[in-house]
Amino acid sequence: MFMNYNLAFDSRETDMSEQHATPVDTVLALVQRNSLTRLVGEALEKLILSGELSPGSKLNEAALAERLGVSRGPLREAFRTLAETGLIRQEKNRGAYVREIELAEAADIYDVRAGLDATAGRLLAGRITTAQLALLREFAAGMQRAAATNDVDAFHTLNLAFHDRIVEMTGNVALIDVYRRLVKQLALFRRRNLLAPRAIPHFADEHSAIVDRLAAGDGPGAAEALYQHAQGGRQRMLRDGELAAMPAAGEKHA
Amino acid sequence: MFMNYNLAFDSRETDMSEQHATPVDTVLALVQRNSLTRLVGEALEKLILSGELSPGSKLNEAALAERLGVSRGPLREAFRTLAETGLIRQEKNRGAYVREIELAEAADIYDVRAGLDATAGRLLAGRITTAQLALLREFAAGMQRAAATNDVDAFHTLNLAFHDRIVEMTGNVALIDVYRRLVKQLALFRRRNLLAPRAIPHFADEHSAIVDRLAAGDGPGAAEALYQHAQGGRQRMLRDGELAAMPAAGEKHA
DNA sequence: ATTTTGTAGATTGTCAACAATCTGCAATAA
DNA sequence: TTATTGCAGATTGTTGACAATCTACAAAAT
Repeated sequence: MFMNYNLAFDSRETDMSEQHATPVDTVLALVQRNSLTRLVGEALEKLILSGELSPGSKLNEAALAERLGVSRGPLREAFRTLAETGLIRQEKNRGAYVREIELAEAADIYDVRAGLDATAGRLLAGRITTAQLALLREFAAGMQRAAATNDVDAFHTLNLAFHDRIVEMTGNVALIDVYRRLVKQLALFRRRNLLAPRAIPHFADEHSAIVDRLAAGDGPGAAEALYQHAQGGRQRMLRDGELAAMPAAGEKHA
Repeated sequence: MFMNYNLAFDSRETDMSEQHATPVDTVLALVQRNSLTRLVGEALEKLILSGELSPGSKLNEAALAERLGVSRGPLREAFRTLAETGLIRQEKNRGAYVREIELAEAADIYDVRAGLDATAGRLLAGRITTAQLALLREFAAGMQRAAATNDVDAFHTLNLAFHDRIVEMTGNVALIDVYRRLVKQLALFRRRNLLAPRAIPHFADEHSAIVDRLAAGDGPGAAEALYQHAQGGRQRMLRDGELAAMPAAGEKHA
C-alpha cells in the first residue's frame, strides 16, 4: 500500500549521504518516522525558500495537493505550521499566500537577530571547546579565502553556516529554534542578495575578531562584536533597499 | 445555520468590555472573522496556560473535539499551531501532549528571554514617548505598592504586564512575537510560582531603575539593566529548582 | 514463572464529499 | 456611462468515514 507521494518535485534529491540504502528502506523509514504533514511542510518550505514559490504567490489548496500527491487535509495542517513559522500568511476564506517581507519589517527582524547573535556569543564564550573553536576558525579562514577571490556565493554560504554554528554550539534549543525561524524569514527578503563584493573583506575580518573573542572566553566582547556585526548587515540592507526603492523624500524609520 | 460550538468551558467570559452587544452580533462577528481553527487554538491555549490541561496531559482528539463541539479537522490544525508555538508536543501515531518543560530547559528559555529584554530596552530607549514613560512609571509605582503590601499576586501580574509592555512599545512585531512565545512557554513551568515575598522589593527597585534608563534615552544602560534583571529571575528560578549547577551567563551585556 | 505471540479495542492518519464563502462577469437600472 | 444586483464557477471550511497504527491484555510456548 505505498501511495505515490510526490513530495520532491525535481530529480536532485535532498541528501545524497544515504544514497546506498535501498529505495524501500528510505521510503519506508521516511514515511514511518515523519508524518505526511511534516513531509509536506518540509517540501513547501523548500519550495518557498528556494524561491520557486515567490513571495505573494497564492497557494491553492487543491492544486498544491494534487501536485504533491496528497489530499487537502495534511496540506492544510502543513499550512498552519508554515503560518506559525512566518513563511506564509493565511486569510479566512481567502487562502494562503507566501509571506511578503518589506524593508522595514526585515530591518526589525534584523534587530532581533542581532540581539540573538549577541546572546549566543555571550553564552558560548564561557563554554566553547577547542574543537568547536577550530571549526569556527576554519569557517573564518574559508571566508577570508572567498573574500580574496571575490567568490560572493561561497562567502554567502559560509557566512550563513558560520552564524548558524555559533548559535547551534550554545546547545540552547530555544535559542536555536528562534534564530533559525528568523533566518528563514529573512531569506524571504531577497533583495539583500546584492552582497557588495567590496564589503566582503570587512565582514571577513569581523568574523575573525568574533572568533578571537570567543577563544578568549570574553562573553561581553563576543556579544558586542556579534551585535555590531549584525547591525552592520542591517545597515547595509537598509542602504541597498532604499537605493532600490528610491523614495522621493527620506523614509520614516523610527 | 449556527452550530453549537462550545469553545468556552466555564461561565466566566474572556472579555466583558463588549458585553452589551447582542449575542448574535458577538457570535456572528466571532465566527465570521476568526476561523474555527483559530478559536479552537485560543481555547486550547487558555486551557493549557490556565493549568486546566496540565503539562504531560494527553490530548485525545475525539474527546477534545466533542468537548469543544467541533470535528477533528480544525482541532488537528489547531494542534499544529500549538506545536509550533511550543505548547504541545506531537508524536506520530501517538498523539499530542501538553509540553513538559524541565528546569534546564526553562533556564535556557530564560537566557533567550533575557537577551530579548535587553534588545527591547536598547531599541525602546531611543524612541520612547513621554506617554509611554508615564505608563511604565505607573506600572513601576503599582509594583512598589504591591511590594509594600506583600501582594504577591498583584506584583506577579504587574510584572508580566510591565515587561510585555516594554517589548510591545518597541513596535517591533518580530520581537513581540518571539517574546510572547517564550513567555507562554515559561508559563508552562509552574514551579516558579514560589515568588519569594522578600525578593519582591528588590525587583521593584530594579523596575524603577529600568524606567530611569529608558527615560534617559540610555539604550545600552536600559539593555544592561533589563538583562541583569532577567538573569536575576533566572537565578532565582534555578535556586528554587535546587539545581544551581547551571552556570550563570556573562555579566555584561553589549 | 517468564517471554512471546496474537487478537480486540482505541486512537491517529488520510481522504473525499458537502457546505459556506468569495470572485468575476454579465445583466439590469439609474 | 456608471453603479448595482445577481448568478455561476472556483476556492476554502468543515465534517464524517475509512485505513493504518498503536496499546493492552490474554493465551500460548519455553
